[in-house]
Amino acid sequence: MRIGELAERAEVTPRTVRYYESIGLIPAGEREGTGQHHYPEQTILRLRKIEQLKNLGLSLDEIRNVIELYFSDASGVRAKQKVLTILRAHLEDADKRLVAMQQFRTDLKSHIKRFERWMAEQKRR
Amino acid sequence: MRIGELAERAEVTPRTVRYYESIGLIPAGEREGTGQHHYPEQTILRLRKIEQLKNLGLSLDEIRNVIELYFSDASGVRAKQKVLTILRAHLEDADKRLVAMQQFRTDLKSHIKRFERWMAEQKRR
DNA sequence: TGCAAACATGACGTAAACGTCATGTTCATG
DNA sequence: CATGAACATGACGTTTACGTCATGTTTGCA
Repeated sequence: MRIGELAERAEVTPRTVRYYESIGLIPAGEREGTGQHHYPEQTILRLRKIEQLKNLGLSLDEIRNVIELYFSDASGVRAKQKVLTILRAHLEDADKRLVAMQQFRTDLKSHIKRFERWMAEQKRR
Repeated sequence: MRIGELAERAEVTPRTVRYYESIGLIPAGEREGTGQHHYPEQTILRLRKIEQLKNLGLSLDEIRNVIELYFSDASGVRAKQKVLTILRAHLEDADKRLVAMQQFRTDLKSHIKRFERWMAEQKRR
């Protein structure tokens, strides 16, 4: 698969693919002598996972620190232990974000209710 | 209150205050002839609310579109109705973010468990 | 009144995440 | 084999959210 198809199927631009490649977010496609890059199917999944993590508010830099966990079969206890540490940290982070989110949601709802009551008041007159 | 105190009490830099003022995120402090700006207490709350919204992933541009809702006593049904519409949209948005967050959390946990089981396996040998 | 600390304003700098040319090569189709 | 579409690479541009300097004015205190 060349860069055009990859980009389209992953819903990003070729520029984005090249950029990610340049910063080591995705493995460089094979250059079979001709100069053109060729990518395996898995790269699509990888690009989509990156998108997902971006939507969670992670920077590309942060993503680079965890993306491997999703695609590498880390062998060796050492590696797995490192992975575990990182995952746990991210879980903690996610939990904090969740709490903030939920607080925001609650605030929003109370604001909405306040307004709705006010509107109802007016109507009754 | 001058800019130094305001910045300190809101835990931002004076630069940030001036920047927000320049893009209309906070009302410009009164310039009583001398050239210096003076801000009311409320501006502190406003800066803190901005921080909160930023932490939820809103851009300053998006924040500008909603910050008034927290501090203006929108009078008139029209205004309140507009406010309501915006608030509801943001609630929907927050809900989506929440779902994505929770999914991410779930994924993380299953990843962690997988690793933990693997580690336990190794130990038993 | 002297003077350091605080303030105002303008300009330039910065990091992230690409977009947008420009130029040259490779692919694939009539 | 001609030629338009796709690709490669490099360089410069862009937006966001400020940081950092430089220069000049104001405050507040000894």
